[in-house]
Amino acid sequence: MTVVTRFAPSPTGFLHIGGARTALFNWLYARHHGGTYLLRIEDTDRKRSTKEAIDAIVDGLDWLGLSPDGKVVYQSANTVRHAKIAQRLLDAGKAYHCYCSPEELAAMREEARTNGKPVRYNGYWRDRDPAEAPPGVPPVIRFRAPQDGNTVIEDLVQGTVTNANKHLDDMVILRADGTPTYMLSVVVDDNDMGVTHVIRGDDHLTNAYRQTQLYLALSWKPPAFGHIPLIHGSDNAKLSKRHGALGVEAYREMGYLPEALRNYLLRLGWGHGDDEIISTEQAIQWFDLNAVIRSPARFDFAKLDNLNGHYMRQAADSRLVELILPHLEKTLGHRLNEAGKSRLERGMEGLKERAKKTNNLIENARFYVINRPVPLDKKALIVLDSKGRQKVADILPLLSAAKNWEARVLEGLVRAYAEETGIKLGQVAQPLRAALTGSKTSPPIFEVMDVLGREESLGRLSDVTK
RNA sequence: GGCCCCGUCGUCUAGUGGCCUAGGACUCCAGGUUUUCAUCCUGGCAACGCGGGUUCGAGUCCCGCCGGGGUCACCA
Repeated sequence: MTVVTRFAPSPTGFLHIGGARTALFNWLYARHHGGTYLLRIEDTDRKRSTKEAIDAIVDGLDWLGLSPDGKVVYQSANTVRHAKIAQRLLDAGKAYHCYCSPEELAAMREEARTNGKPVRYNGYWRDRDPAEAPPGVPPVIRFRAPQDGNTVIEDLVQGTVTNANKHLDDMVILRADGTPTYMLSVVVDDNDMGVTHVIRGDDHLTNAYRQTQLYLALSWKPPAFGHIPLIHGSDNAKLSKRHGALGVEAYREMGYLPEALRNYLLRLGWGHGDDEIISTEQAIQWFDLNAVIRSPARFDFAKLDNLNGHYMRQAADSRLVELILPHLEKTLGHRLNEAGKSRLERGMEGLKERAKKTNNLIENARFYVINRPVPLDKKALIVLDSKGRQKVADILPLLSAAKNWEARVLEGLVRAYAEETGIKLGQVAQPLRAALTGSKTSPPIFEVMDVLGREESLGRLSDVTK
């Protein structure tokens, strides 16, 4: 049997971090088994579905490298088929019309709640003669669920989970306006798409019972289920915006690399021994549902940052330049010429080691591409007091006389100077750094001079001696 | 409230009855390398929710309690 998985978000919001992980697990599972991974947009609720949300989901998936294998399926395109299936159930006596008004239903729930009874539809129309139907009330179609016995799910993550059928009520499968509800459409679509493995959030576990009943009523083979635990915030509550339930595009904007986010998400709720840094190839090879942790995990930015730092150091310099270029040009207010880009690329090795996110990179790279005179920040100003400026002035002629403008040569010159005058290297390096970069921290100062080039370096140094 | 699920360092996790004096990673702290910062290296703090069983032996199995979460729509 060929494995077919699917990621099925409802386009009512952006692709949030939990959804991204669900997509990842579906993708990984399909890849591991040499199967297919599909995307279905659950837009049966047209009122709440938006084009923007659909785009955000597709783009987010794309960015993460989790694009679907086939064409995107829109659930709303299948409503006729859904209604047909509902009719089939009705004809077979496995569903029935219910004429209860929303108000009646609300009252029913309210009463159950106040009496401390389970909140369920009471089956009022289940066995009632349709002839008693109130005139002019369009009915909904409810599924005639089995009332005895148990529904058992062999969940690939949760193990065997059982629920007594008496706990489940007769759900609405077709609304009064003829549109299908979620419960019906997922079953029909998953069946029609040949989905063999439904991997989704834990919050769907209770739905799985009802969906299984539906499959059985239709004489279809239910898929295998795998319900993965939800991601929680740092206070252990359901993930909300303030703990990182942001759209993946927000992570992108914050300066995270897709491979870092993927690695982080993979390790959140899944483990393979002591392995932490896991490549996509290895993940595909190792991933399976039985190693998914059954308890919810908390989202932790500190670990994501650490992982991101790792992948940044690993990333190609040219790619990083491409990534930060648009942002850099925006803060600069003008386009960068080739010389500027080349400086960035040559300086990137030293730059990327000092940044946790590409956002830090943008700030830290700025000094390489700004025009003289370099603005000095507060700390740089302190370093460049009269004494500091004097040091720069003292070294300036030495540097100007350098035969080759290379880091190693420059370092040799300055070290010799420090030794002769009996001062520590740091005491002269810091004023140079402040003058060259406008800041107290930067990549190694001789590397900076090398990248900046003779003319620019000398210019920046002489700027502070005036 | 009914039903379902979960419970190892602050966080992510390893652990499937003896290899556990509970391991790794992140964070934090202390050192070291270093021209700054960062990287890197060394070391340290830190956990089996509680109570009963079962067993020669329990983090690992069973029961109870406590705690946490999910779900109960003509939303998905």
